[in-house]
Amino acid sequence: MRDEPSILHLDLDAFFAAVEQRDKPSLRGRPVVVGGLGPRGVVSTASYEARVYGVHSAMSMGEARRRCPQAAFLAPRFAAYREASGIAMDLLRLLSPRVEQLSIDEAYVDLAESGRRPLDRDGVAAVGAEVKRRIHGATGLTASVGAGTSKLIAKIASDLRKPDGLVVVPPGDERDLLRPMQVTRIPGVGKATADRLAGAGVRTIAELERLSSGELTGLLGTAHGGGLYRLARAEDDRIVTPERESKSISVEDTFDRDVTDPAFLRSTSDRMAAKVTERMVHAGLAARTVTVKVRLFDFSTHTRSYTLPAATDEPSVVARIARQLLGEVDTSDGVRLLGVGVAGLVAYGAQPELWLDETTVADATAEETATVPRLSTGADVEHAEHGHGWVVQADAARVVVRFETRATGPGRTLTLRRDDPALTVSSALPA
DNA sequence: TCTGGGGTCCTAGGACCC
DNA sequence: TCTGGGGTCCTAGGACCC
Repeated sequence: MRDEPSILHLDLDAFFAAVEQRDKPSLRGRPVVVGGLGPRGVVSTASYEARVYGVHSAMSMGEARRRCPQAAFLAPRFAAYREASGIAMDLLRLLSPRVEQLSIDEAYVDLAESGRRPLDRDGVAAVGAEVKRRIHGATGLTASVGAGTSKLIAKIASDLRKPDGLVVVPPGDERDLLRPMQVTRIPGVGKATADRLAGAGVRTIAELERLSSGELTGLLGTAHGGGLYRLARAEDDRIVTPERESKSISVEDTFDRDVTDPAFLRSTSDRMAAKVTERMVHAGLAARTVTVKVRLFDFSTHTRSYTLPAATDEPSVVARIARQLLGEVDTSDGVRLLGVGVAGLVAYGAQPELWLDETTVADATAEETATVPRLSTGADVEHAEHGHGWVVQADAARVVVRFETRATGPGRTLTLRRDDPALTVSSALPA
């Protein structure tokens, strides 16, 4: 462990919702909920205004609507989020090449690896404040930053003063900071672990410290127990790892209603296999293991996997195996979710020739019919006369659009015919 | 209108090899 | 012809994160 608070953790605040409020001025200061709009959707991100009503991530959309009916409920626009995220991550990389991106809105930076900067508490605070300012300037978004002598402390610190926070934990203060906290503040301690610990009378990190290493591994297993024993004492020497190779690629879909039709399941499996293979090939990878995931009507989840003797990047091979694996699960009472994934990824090129003869599967591509432009709430649209807007509401015949952009301020709302020839779903981001 | 989608890591049992 | 231990690979399930 180091003696300077040179590990920084950054978290973009209420990320998806914040991007929506940035791009839709009429929603600024109002509750916004981004998530799946279908009958089985869940909340991805709630704006702080919506959190006041108890709306939070992973909550069902139905529950969110009950708690905060006046919120704007929007479908996610991943292209916009990826763009903002990329800008923020690039700014972090200017601080140090050692940036580990944890997700679209979170990253660690190891400042000790960069060209010498003052790394005392004030120096780190200045770096944090400056990068927050640059990110806000470039994306219009706020971030919360934490810094400390380890990943654990940096991450916990960034969580202390959200949103728009900046907390540097001075070396030596780590254990005093942790002790009063609930064990669930430690990343990796979720409900199952918390319940087990509660069974042993442990709720705070101070109480966790009192368990011996043996007691913890007995309770939680070697890896998790041993890891927690150390984290409870702020012992954390995990390094910031810039690029990590991906280990698996998968696609899954929860159906609006449970599916029993085996033919539909098979064709969905084919389509997913094609999609997964396409992403894999695009990344220059091939896979040895194919996995099918099936969630049944009763929410029980089953996986079946098969490992090839050599890696493949053939969509037909992946599709055939996926179909076969799907056939091993009893789907007759209804399927809620189907997924297809690949693992055992290797860089394409070095792998030996395929062993399996290539049987043609039912033509998956033929089923990719012309897609009807999706007009989900929140989607970007372009109108020849009125310019850029977003979908407030849509039905089969009409669509309500508010015309505004990040730069215009709140705009006016118009109701248009859905088949208005001047109306297109825009692919580009608003200027 | 209960419970998304894309990941990572761990465990436990069995097969198989030396 | 009774009983090995270690190591690796594979499979299924589960916890957890954002």
